[in-house]
Amino acid sequence: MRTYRQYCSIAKALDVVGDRWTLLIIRELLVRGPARYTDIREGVPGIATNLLAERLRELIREGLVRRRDTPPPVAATVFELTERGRELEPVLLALGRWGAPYMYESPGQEDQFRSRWLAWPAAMLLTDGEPDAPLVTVELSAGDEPVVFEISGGRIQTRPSDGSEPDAWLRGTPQMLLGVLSGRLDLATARSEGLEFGGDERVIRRMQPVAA
Amino acid sequence: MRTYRQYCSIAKALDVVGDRWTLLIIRELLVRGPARYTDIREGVPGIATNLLAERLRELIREGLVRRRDTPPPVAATVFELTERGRELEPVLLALGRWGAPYMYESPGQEDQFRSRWLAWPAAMLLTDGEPDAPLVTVELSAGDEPVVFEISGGRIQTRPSDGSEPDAWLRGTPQMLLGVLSGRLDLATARSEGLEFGGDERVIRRMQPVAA
DNA sequence: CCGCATCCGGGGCGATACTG
DNA sequence: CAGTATCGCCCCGGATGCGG
Repeated sequence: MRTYRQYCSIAKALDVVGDRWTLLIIRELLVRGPARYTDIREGVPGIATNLLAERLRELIREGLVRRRDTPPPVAATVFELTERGRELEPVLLALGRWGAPYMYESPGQEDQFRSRWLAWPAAMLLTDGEPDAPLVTVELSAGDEPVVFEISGGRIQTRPSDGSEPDAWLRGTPQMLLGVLSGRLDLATARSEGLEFGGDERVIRRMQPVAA
Repeated sequence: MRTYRQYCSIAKALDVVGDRWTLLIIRELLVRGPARYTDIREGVPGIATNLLAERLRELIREGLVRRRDTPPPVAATVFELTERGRELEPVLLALGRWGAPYMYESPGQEDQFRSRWLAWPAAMLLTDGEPDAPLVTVELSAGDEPVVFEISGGRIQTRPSDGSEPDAWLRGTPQMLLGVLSGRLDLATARSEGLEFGGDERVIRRMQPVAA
């Protein structure tokens, strides 16, 4: 990107991450952790492959991303955020919070969706209502690759599903899942509108909104 | 801007404010308040006039900016942020905080600078060390149009200079002012390195860093 | 397959000139 | 003062190729 040539920290930040697609690549590396090139592409649908390669090169040069070859027998190259890259988390959370109202409008006809996008910020806005209870898991899916909430010790974190049986699971349209996770829709209402869920319902209720 | 076509609040936010120059226009309207077209241009140096016009049109259409004709005898048209536009403040603060390290490197050869850019975030990171003392003002300038800090009641706010005599003033290079306001440089050291200041020195010391 | 590089058409951007 | 108009150019988008 052409620099803005302004001695202002906002302009300097945008000189580095203001390019098209750049912040979405950072988002993907934040929610996924270390990821292969192909997995980043899957998580940033719509990006042209040459742009992804070029952006990653710039991000590495700027010190926000590191390229690492995993040792045998796995033998794959992964990209991961450096500490400096992870420091963009507050920026992405602020952006996502500002953009949330647009999510309550129905999604565009051809909008892509990944459960990960929803689960990651949700996990940061929810809290474990029973911090002393044992660890439980809730699986979330909208037809794509499922994500798992791990709930324990007062905290909620997300990780990819490993295929094992969760203590509870939710499945429905993206808006339905958003409604439930944001607390704007209670389970009974959501079920009547098409949400499917199973397992221990109390486990789901253990996820509480943290604050306004 | 082409939409990203992703049902993700970060992508939706970038659909609206991800275009080149857009966030810098928002910054300018945030630090200045209602401003005329020409003043925005001065505050966003480097932008082409057709782009400024187009961005303002989009921002109005998206409901972030309002265009208003001031009543006679002033007779000018001003642009100002709507409530929705002002809600981007946390995003810009987060971005500016992340970009701050780039400011400690020396500015680019042709970097433009406005004292306003520095004073606005500084005011939010500083606090009034003597909340019960009467209102005092500190004028800040780096050769451009000065900005005034108003310090009273525990708070620090910025406003344009109205030409009246401040209780204290600071003048120096952008980096020098940054060093003093960020607390990385004390007044004596800064003076020996070229900072000029006058008036009541205790007034300047009344500005305290609020936290890490 | 994975991780790109190359090619090419279109449109957003940048700079300048011009105008009610 | 508050914008249009115009015109290159380069970035972006989409497709394809290709070595490891």
